[in-house]
Amino acid sequence: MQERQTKQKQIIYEALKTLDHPTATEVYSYIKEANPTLSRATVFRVLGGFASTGRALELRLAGSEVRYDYNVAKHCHARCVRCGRVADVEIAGLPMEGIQATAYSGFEIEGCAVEFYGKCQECKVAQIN
Amino acid sequence: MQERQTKQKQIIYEALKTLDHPTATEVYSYIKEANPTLSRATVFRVLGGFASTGRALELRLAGSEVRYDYNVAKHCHARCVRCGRVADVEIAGLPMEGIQATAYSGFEIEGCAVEFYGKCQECKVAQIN
DNA sequence: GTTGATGCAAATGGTTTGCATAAGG
DNA sequence: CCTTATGCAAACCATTTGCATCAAC
Repeated sequence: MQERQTKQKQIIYEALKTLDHPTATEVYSYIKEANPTLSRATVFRVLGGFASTGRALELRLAGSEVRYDYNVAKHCHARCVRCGRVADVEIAGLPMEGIQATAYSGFEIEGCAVEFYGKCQECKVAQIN
Repeated sequence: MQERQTKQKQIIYEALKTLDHPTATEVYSYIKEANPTLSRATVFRVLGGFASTGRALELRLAGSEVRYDYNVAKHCHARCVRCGRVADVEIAGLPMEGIQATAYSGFEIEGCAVEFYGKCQECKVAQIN
């Protein structure tokens, strides 16, 4: 049950770093031009594997598809309600631990995810309403 | 384009209040026993409608399915990493506005969602690891 | 009566899986 | 060699959609 290094994993990880919070399908599209035989199923399997081994983050924000983030450090995301793109968010002094400590729900809280939503710069400009 | 009151909407809203952060499929299963002709498509359409008119909240936390919450007041959720159930979370003094104000991303932030994750009481007891 | 809502079934689309083959260690 | 990973295609399953019919108002 040991993990093996494969060419495909390297290619997929490179794509993950190059693209901006991509979906599995976006990774696949990006890759398949230069690697026509690399299969869609492999992209899903490898990205899922990255997520479960902690090599990538799996983002399930609003919107239908799962996105992946090679940056596994604790940080927040903003999602554009118009175009769906996801961006990292700089937070000055978000009291993450304080928040967690005060949460009560009968749950043994392990962590939390914060998602902002709004319009990204392009969509702000592109649309009046 | 005016909204009409229908028997189905009432039934679905009752189910939404009765069930705990249910998925559309859970609502459908719950309902179809007493209302065999109410269709699955209607459940999806009506719940989506509730969400877009602000009568319900659409929760897209980790996990594959969309969940709905009749409680539209601003609050947070905790998701059990083992069984997937979702619970409301009491937060003492979460500085939502402060957090939003300090977020920088080029986005025009409209709001934020906080999702906690961990093990629910039952799963804490049921499992050692 | 008008027209938005529903039921049904078929289509969608992201994601997963079974299985034979390929290739890492 | 032994096993895990891949490729391919088919399967899955939540969700959506087209269309004829039904029922609010």
